[in-house]
Amino acid sequence: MGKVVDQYSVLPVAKAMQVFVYVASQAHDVTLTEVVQALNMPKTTVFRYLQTLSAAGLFAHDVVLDRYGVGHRFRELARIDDIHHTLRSTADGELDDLVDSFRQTVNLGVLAKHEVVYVDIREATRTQRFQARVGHRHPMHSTSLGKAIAAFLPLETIEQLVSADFEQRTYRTLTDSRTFRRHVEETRKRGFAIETGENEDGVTCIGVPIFDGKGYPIAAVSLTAPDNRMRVIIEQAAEALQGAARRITASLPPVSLHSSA
Amino acid sequence: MGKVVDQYSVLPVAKAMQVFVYVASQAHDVTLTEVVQALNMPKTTVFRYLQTLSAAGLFAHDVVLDRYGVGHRFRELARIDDIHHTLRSTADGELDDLVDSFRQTVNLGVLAKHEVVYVDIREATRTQRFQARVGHRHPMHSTSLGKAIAAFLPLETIEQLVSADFEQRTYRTLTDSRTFRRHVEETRKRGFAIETGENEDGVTCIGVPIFDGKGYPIAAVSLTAPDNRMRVIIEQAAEALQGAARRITASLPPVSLHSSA
DNA sequence: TCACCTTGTTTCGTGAAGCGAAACGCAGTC
DNA sequence: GACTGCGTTTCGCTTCACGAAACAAGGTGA
Repeated sequence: MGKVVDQYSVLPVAKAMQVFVYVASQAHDVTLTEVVQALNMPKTTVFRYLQTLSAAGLFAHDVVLDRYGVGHRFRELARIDDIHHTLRSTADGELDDLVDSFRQTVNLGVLAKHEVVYVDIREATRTQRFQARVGHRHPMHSTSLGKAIAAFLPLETIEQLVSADFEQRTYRTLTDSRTFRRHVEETRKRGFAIETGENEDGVTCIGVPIFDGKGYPIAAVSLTAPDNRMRVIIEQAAEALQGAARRITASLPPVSLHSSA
Repeated sequence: MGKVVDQYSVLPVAKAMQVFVYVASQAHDVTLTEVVQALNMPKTTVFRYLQTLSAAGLFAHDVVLDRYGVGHRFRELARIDDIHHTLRSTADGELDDLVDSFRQTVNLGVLAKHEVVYVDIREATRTQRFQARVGHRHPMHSTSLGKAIAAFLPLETIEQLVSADFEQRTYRTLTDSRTFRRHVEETRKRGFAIETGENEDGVTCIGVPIFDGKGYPIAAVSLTAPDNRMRVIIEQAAEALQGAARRITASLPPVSLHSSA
């Protein structure tokens, strides 16, 4: 038994996690006393933890049988993490290959509430000081990642996007919703998104979407290069990105977080 | 926003769960300040929660990048729950059908550390007052559930079973390891286990194993009936149980918790 | 039917320990 | 080389988590 607390552990949380682990490990819904006996904790304490975890939605309290089990919130998190974890794992090798092939910066981003969040960034050279950091959010309309995803979103979601304000990041950033709609249309036909200096001057990105188990675009991979460099590699790069995106898509679990109506 | 605390909630736990949910929802590993800003909590507080959750193995702390993400313990629990949840969901309908067909008590049990834990129990009639309750543990050697599972366990695991003491529950309970081994052998050939008054006098059970995604016997369904009643239905009952077990097995996710060597 | 036992809920006073402001130190960055 | 941002540590206050014990309720058995 390793110690479950360290210098900074807050005890109520650490002990509640013991309860958490115990309950989630059981095949059946458990009673208060069962947990008390299994973990050798005071009844009142366990009672409060169970209540707290149930209130948080991580547990479900069957009031009829007075039994506690894993709740919807936990299952939801488990699904999300399964998708994200698989996404990152598979993408990891693919991104490596892309960097090896093209010696340019390669990104992985996910769709999060009408924005793109950078999840993985591989900078080919130290001198490339542009680019975001992991966890940063960029608008959909000014990145190839965002445009690649947007192109395959349901129409009504796209309409929500264009109704929002378009932040002007460079002088080339799309600020007109008509132009954005046209770009989206072209992207869908072309199969990959192009963004030329709209997010950062002198830099061109191409992006390809990744779909979840239900065909919903949840992420994208992109390759960023100086304008002049991009011109000569764009064909092969797009091809390579599409291959990577296809393989990543194929690896994802057959579930979705979006009600695919 | 529903309230996340109720009368009995312990605040540190409730707030730590907010951190938990936030971090697990992100596609990328997060930094301390990111959580602080997202949840609007004091830095020190979040820091301690992250440490606590990491110490519990639910989170993983990347000390190089100083980022926190979901940990192995969480993924393990998610897998376990996925299996158990699917097991119970699918079994639910199957157990209903079995009770409808035979008007006898039907059980679902899982293997847990060399014992059988009852997960679901359907008593056909109120007068049947024998039987265990959900969460109770019975020995492998005296129940049809246990024998059904044991019959398909790896040989070395079976040897561990027979080396333990065999509790004598009735005068017919197997106490001899040689007899147990023979029963196991017969069960494997027959395809279902029979237990006649070994766990409770006058009662006969038959059981059929359920396998996880890797072919490891993790659970079993059984039907319990008075000796004389069982004699006339055993053939059809075994057939029906095997059908149910097959369908439940097929529904389980393609993963296992047992290192399938 | 009544008494008993088990299990979950509520109360309550104590003091342990969770809290968070602020200071510190360490990297990266311009 | 100063600066900024971020994670860690300290520290004293006071909150609020704790758990014993009493209470309530449901089920069980005589």
